Amino acid sequence: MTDQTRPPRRTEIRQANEALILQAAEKVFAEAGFGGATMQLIADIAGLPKANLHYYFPTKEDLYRRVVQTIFEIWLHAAEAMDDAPGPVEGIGRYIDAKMEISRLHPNGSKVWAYEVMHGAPVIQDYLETTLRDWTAGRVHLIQRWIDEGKMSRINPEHLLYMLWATTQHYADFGHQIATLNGGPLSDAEWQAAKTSVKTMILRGIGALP
Amino acid sequence: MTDQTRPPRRTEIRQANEALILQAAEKVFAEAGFGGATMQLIADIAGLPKANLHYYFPTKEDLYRRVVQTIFEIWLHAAEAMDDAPGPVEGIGRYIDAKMEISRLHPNGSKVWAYEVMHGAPVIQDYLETTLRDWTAGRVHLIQRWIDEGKMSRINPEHLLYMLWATTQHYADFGHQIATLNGGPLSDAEWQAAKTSVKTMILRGIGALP
DNA sequence: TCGTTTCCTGACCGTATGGTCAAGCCAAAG
DNA sequence: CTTTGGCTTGACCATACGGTCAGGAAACGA
Repeated sequence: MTDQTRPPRRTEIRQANEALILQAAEKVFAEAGFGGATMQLIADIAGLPKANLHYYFPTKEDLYRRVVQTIFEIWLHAAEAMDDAPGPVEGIGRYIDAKMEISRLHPNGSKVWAYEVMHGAPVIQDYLETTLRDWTAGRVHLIQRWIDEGKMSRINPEHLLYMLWATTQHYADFGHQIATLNGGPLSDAEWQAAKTSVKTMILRGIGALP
Repeated sequence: MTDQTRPPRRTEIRQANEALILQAAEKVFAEAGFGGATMQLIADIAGLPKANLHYYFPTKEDLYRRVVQTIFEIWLHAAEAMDDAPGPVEGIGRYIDAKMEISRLHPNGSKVWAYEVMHGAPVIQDYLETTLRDWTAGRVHLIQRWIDEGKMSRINPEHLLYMLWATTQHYADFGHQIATLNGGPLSDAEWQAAKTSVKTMILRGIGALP
């Protein structure tokens, strides 16, 4: 609809191949971790020769960094769901919905992030100290305001955030364990039930629901 | 008190060295994952030659399996805190205390477990399908009984368990992220506050507290 | 003391991995 | 058509890794 006769053909090839590689890399890094992942396997899944990966991403670490950044940006974007909400029921409710949806749609990205943080955040430590810290401070402030306005109980905002992250991401990171106990992957209806359960327990837990 | 200057006995040597190796292995596996961990590094940290590791643990996978089993047993043991409790406030409250304490004392073990499950539980799948499944069924039953007795709200017991696991283990697995946001590792007082926050939010969330 | 079993370890090996490179390919600009 | 410059790739390399092994040291039982 935008470009009729295409902008330079070159950039299209580049974009397509980078996307192909990043998709394969996310999967392999999630399933094997950084150390266990091999460029050869990523190349096979992407359907490209290994040497071609190194043309687009000079080193394994460059590729890994891009994968981690991608999921981080997705989360940051989802976090906007919390803003301009009249109170915790809408704000936190929407945030839970958004994070649960990400866990369902991007479980591999979530796992790569978990892997990265668990191992001391060697490549995204600066993000934690700048972007994430600022974002957190802002939401703590927002939650504190809701508390002061009597819209929820006097709980510790930081620990509420940790609980939100932990619970929603658990459905991605520990999806295998859940599937095993559930006798198979969660169905659409079960995902819906999970969302409702989480929202009910948390919103009631912070005194935002009767 | 027992042996004053006696040279170590056979079994003592074995136990001491295995403990040394397991301790180093837990740390290295937690920090690098299975694929990223090297036997050489584990040997260095344990203060033994690499060949010696292979004497006690024939393969890297044998060693890894032992580490995973160890943390699993610690968790199972802690789960007993939930039994023979008169109601959810005591039972779940004690369980949260126990799991939080484990996150504080054995963060590396928790990370190795997370790593294992995240990657599809290649070595402990049978545990998930037997021991863990049985344990879960028993607690679901227990929680259901509390619900039927009117001691808590009609929430979904499975999702409550997931939330308990997610939240408590988050303090170990994502400890680095929490420390970064907190401006340093949690102090004893902060750990205490975390426990209280988690218990308050969850117990109120399931209608076991006013 | 002597023989046996367990423990210890430096040196070694086959393999697999991340990364390189030079030669070729192919769209597009002149 | 010719040239340019980004793209493609098979072959190759140095390294590091898991694992082996033979031979010696130490602990033990008789």
